Amino acid sequence: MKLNPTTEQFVLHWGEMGSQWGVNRTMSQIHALLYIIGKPLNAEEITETLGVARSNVSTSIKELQNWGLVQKVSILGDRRDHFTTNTDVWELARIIVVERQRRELDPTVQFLQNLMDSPEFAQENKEVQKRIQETQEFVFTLTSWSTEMLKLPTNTLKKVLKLGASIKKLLR
Amino acid sequence: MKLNPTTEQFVLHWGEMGSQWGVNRTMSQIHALLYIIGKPLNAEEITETLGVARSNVSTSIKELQNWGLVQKVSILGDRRDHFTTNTDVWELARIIVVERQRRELDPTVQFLQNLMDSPEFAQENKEVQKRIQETQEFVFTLTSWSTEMLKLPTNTLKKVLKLGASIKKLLR
DNA sequence: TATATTTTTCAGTAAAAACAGAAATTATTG
DNA sequence: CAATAATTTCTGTTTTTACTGAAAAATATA
Repeated sequence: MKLNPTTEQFVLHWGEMGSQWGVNRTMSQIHALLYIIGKPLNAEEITETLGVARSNVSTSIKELQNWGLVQKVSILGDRRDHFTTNTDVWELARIIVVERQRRELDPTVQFLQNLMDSPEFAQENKEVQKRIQETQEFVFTLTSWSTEMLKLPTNTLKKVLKLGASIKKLLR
Repeated sequence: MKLNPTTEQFVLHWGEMGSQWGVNRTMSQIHALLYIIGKPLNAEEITETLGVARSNVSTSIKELQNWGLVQKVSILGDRRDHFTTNTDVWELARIIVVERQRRELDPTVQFLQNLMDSPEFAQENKEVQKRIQETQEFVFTLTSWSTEMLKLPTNTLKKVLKLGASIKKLLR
């Protein structure tokens, strides 16, 4: 499957974006491909389109499935696995946020809490204690907030974001 | 300079966090160190404390300065450069958000706009066109929103975040 | 149940990123 | 303006991560 210039550009750009955010290129590219094509592809098609090894595709897809970003689907009369992703960019964003939170932010909140609970903590400089506590509060506030926000339906979420700073007027 | 267990743990954890988000470990560690110590350190002190090469510190600090996260300060009677970072975690978060936006998100919005403006775009499948446009709108909405939000003073920002999903009630 | 097809695993390799150490440069002091 | 101290640059090395290709495993077909 040969990509048009536009889709190819899109996939390549998304791959680079991924790298900047700690996601490996092949994974990002596969996801971008499934997203932009918008229909299920089998591993062989992905392999050929992206020009990477079949095994690389297998591993990356598995990882994308762990992230909840890609699903296996069956096609009648074809025994090969096919894969899709949600084509709604807002839904994808939700998944990514939830997942990064679960994997990285929640454990960090816990880690900082443990630091504060440990006996050595009391021996630290007061200023240091304060900063650790503020950091914990910060990450906690952030995750609580995003958890709450993600409960909103997409349309409401869009409205809230469009409000931007004028949200301030609504306070008190 | 030998770190207490608590500070050491903090610095190490922050270093790993960085890696997960595409920031190299030494850079994150140096920043965490300056943040948690809360007073200016010279390059030599950082080198010894973290157990990395002097040259590595030099390069990483330069990069942290490019990010606007670390500043050079002078100490009376000491010719060596000293470095500090803001000790307010909210201010740090602002800087990081602004900078990632400037470096990564703004260029992506522009990139997607260019895709849409190019002559090849019209030849694409309508669904593909739609997804590219929606992606562009999504990233644009996100950056516009964060730009707006970052104009708010920290206290207001905290209040807004604490509202969480109950913000919905304020709509209309 | 043997055969073919598809997928996964895994050991080895390649590429990329991070880092160290030496040399060069710049700045400061007596 | 030498001598010293501090910093930066840069090349080569190490470490890490990404990736390939072959073999094994799993799954489906006849």
